[in-house]
Amino acid sequence: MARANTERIAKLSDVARAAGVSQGTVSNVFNRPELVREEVRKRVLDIAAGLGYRGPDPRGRLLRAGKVNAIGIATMEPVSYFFTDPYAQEVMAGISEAADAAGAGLSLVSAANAETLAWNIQTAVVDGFILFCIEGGDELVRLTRERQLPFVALALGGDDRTVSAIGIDDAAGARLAAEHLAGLGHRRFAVLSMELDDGRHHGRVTREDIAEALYSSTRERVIGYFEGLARFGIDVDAVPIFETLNDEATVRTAVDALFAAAEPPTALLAQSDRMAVIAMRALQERGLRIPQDVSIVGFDGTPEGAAANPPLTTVVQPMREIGRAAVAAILAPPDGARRQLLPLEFVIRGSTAPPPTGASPNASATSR
Amino acid sequence: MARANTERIAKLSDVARAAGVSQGTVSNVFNRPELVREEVRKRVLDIAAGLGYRGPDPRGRLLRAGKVNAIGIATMEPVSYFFTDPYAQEVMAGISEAADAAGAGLSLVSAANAETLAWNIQTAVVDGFILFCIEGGDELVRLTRERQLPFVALALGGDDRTVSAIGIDDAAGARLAAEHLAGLGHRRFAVLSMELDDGRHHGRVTREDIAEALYSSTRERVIGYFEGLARFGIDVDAVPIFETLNDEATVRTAVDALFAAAEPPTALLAQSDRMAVIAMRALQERGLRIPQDVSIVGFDGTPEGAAANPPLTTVVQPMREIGRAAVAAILAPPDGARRQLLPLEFVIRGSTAPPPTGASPNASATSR
DNA sequence: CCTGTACTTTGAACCGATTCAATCCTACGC
DNA sequence: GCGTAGGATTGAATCGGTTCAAAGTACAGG
Repeated sequence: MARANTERIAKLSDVARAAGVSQGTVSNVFNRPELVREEVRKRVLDIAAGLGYRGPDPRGRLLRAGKVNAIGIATMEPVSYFFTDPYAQEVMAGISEAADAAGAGLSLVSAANAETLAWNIQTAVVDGFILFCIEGGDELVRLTRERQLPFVALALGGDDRTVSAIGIDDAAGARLAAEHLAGLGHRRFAVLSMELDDGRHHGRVTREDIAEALYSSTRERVIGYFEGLARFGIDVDAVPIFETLNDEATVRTAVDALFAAAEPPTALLAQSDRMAVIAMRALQERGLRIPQDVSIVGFDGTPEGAAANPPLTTVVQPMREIGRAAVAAILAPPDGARRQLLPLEFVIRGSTAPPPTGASPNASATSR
Repeated sequence: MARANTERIAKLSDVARAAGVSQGTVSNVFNRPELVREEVRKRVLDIAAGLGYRGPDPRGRLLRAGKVNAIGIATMEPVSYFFTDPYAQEVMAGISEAADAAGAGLSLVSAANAETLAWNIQTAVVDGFILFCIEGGDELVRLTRERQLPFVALALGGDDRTVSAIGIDDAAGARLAAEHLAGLGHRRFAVLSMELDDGRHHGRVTREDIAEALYSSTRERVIGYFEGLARFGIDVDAVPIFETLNDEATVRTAVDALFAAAEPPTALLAQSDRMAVIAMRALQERGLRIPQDVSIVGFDGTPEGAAANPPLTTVVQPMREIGRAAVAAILAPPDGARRQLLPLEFVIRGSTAPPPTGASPNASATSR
């Protein structure tokens, strides 16, 4: 009656002793029952039940067995990033489908600060890692490398041939977006960029800042935009670039600054759909019509963008595919490091149109 | 040179031997360096590096330490459910915030079939479980109980006082929705319900089907709707109920059936925001205006609903709160089982208005 | 020169299972 | 009655660490 909380949960050896058989037999009863004689099996099971033993503790098994059957997903963003960012959601959906099919579990690894993250990566019980290198990719790779488990990086920039990575050709996608807009006749552009690095910059940034940007997706996309624009003879040095944090506040600030100017842009190049959607709302609140007054193209191809009003023209990444490929890379790691570039697609929807006529009084009137 | 793949990774005892110290000391070097003399620590670290040893393997540590520092999140839906369903996303965001703050990791546990799920729950390396009992809640609870770890159920119906659960008062919320609509003057209603049980039903269902529904949220919400409507003297037996799978196809089918009738409803009671949003789109495609022609109220309070056009009037659940409370329940399990009912809120936005005038030629004209 | 104090290290016992070679039975063929 | 094939059990080693009481060490104080 005196429920002493000293009563530990029974373990395999307790059952063995109580049943008068060896540990090995009890282990077999639970894992390979066909090896144990019917009668013994039943007795062991009964005794186990009586002792409140529900089967082998996974911790013990793990130690012996090696394979954990779980994939760690790591990032330097807070964990909630996986559930709130549309890009992450889609990639995760792809990852979970593949993991499900392979019968593997998923472990989310993240942390408020770098120190905790290091610890979490070090101690995660997984067979491999998928890294979301949205931010601080190199650091993340360094940390994970220590762990000596297979891993693959998503959206990792740079050209480190020693790490496996899956991604897209950011510059090529961006070029498509810029050419589409310039082809429509736009001449006054602005770029809404993602973060350049760990929050050193803010608001308007220069082309040099971009060239030195730590985060390569950001850098590559701007480079792509400018390549595309340059082909149409547009003076890219005059194109303002605003760094945002991909959130409501900073995007609005950027839009406000941009449209307070004497000659606001007629076309916006947004580095993510999320940004584009926020910008569209901000613009509409200012009484501007999209696409009649301002055109905007996003990047990513999230459902959010497709459902926006108007539906967003955007560069769509094969997000689900990326997720699936990542899982495959962990479950059957290739021999050496391998970089995969998945194809992307440019989807024209309702957020882009030719610029308003007579909207460029002093446009440099480059032919066409 | 001959890279024999026999070369196992060095372990703690190898390092100890090579460094000529005890295992305990090496362990301390990595876990409580302040206890080890500078000089020794350095030497051990050097040797470890030489051997390619990166620190203690979590599997070994686990066994000894007990605490895993991870929470399992389980459901009978496919894993991708966590990343694609707006309700789950919000709750998960709450869970991750709380887990992050507590430095705990998250492990997603799910599976295609029940058997695999059982195994996954049995072998997940976690300190406790949070159960999403969207579907098959009782089965999930049964499976988890075996594991003898703290767990808390979300959205669990029934009144099993032996399991900890966190939820809302479904019936009360539904009543609010019904009363709002009836108060506005609507007299012709229809209910879009979630699944009653494991896909036995489909399309239109009867009130008796509901009374026997396995999934209690579904049942409770209908009961709440009817209570609310009854207070306004509305004949609830004449209100059609359509079961949907909370997806595009089944919701559209239901809407089609409903609005093909001679006297289509002027007000829709949807059991989830997702459904409501899909229904709104379907209705708008039919040329019906919301809320002028048809009013609709959702359930949940997801961002999706708030961002819809028009913004959805809905019963909002404190989803983030639910997530946080669940984590708290696992990290500091209460002594006995405990049921928590969190408060909900009714938010009136743009999807509801009085019914179109003259729209109810043969309405039963109940006063008011 | 002896003691007491404060650090460092060591040893050995666990943690909870899995594994597999070796042993033990049984029944069967001859 | 005997050798033996084969299935059922057992024992003991292992997996990779953590922990903590006890043993060492060094040094200041008496």
